[in-house]
Amino acid sequence: MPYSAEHKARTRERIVQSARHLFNRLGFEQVSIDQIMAGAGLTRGGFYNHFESKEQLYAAAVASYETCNGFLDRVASADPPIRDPRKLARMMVDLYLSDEVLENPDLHCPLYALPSDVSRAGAPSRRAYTGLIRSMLHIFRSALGNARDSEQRAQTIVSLCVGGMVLARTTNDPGLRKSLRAASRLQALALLARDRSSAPSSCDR
Amino acid sequence: MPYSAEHKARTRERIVQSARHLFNRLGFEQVSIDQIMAGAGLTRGGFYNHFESKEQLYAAAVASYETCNGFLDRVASADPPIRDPRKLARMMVDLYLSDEVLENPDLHCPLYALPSDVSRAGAPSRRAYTGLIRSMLHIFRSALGNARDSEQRAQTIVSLCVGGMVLARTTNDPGLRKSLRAASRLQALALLARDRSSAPSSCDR
DNA sequence: TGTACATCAGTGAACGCGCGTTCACTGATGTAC
DNA sequence: TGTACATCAGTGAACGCGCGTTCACTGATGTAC
Repeated sequence: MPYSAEHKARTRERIVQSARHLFNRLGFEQVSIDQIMAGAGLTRGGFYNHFESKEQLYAAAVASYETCNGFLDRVASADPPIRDPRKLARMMVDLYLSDEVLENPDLHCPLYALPSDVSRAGAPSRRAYTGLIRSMLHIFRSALGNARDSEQRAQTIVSLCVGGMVLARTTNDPGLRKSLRAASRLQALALLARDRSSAPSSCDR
Repeated sequence: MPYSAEHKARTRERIVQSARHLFNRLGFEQVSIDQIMAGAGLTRGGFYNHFESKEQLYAAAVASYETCNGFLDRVASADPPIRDPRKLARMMVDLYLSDEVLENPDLHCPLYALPSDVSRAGAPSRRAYTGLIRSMLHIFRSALGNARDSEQRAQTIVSLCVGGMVLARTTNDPGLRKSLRAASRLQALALLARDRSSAPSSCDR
């Protein structure tokens, strides 16, 4: 049995990482298998030793964000470690809507980088994307405790984060690129800060 | 001068409409010029009598939503006509996040239908997309009067509308498809309903 | 009014390129003896 | 320990298809006389 199983697994992982970066930046159609393999230091032909099709790799690339150096790892690995879930959620919002993340979609979250691609893709890709939504919801729900409406607030925050980034990334007006994210950020932080037990309707009339 | 200028203009308009429907549903790459021309009742070859390239048509298709039977026309053409800009804005939110719009992206707004496509497209397409953002902002700003923070609130509402739809369209979980939009809708309506003169921070602490 | 003509919107075949996928191969590695 | 071997990860040429674009053409229409 030449080449260890780990060798193959590591190669596969390199391909997935290369794919995620390229897909996030350029989209499914615009990236060729050649480019992906080159990004992993390999050549075209070997691809089908690891994946059945480009579409299958796409789903794997979207899913890979859960376990790679995403926000969670990054925020969670702060020193000293952050234990308070509300503080963690606030940092998450700040980071998600930051300039750095906007400018480097390849390194970051597929949720804002390729929604319209995925919406036309097959079931596995959409399932992977849904998994990412759930992870993000989970972070905010934890921060909101078990208030009656914490699920609803978490969903609102996710919509704000993704909506703000998607719009900022698409427009070419520098002012809007900034202010759309700033507005989303303020509202998201407000939703996190509001007293845990109060329903939003109590304030919103 | 055979064929009137209006004849050519009408044909061009048919091509743009066909393109917008197909692009919204399937994305830039997935739609061929053949399909677009067939959708307009024409054949491939004539395309270049009207447009210089597929990319140029794309920008025209995105821009066309401003002047076609979009939300504005639809809401504004209610009988009796709606004069109150706040009521109009509320209807806009309801309509934007509705099931009907989610299920028929070809008929509706490019903002939620093809953000990641446009974010990788050329300047004309991004300019057209930015124009749509501005129209939508305008509707909400009008509803919010000249409160100090009405621009910021309008931007938050647009993020919520687009974010909620983008996520709903991409996930394949029926529960999330409903609840993400419901949550966005509630928050957007809350932002519209809040007293015009009160800053959000007064409530959000 | 009727007819010949010029224009150009629209047709459909053809070109050329890129890319996903296949395939015969090569050569690095672990194993059996 | 050393050597022959089997395996299979990785290579790169080739295939085939689809699509954006071009081009020579056709024929419907408005105009000049």
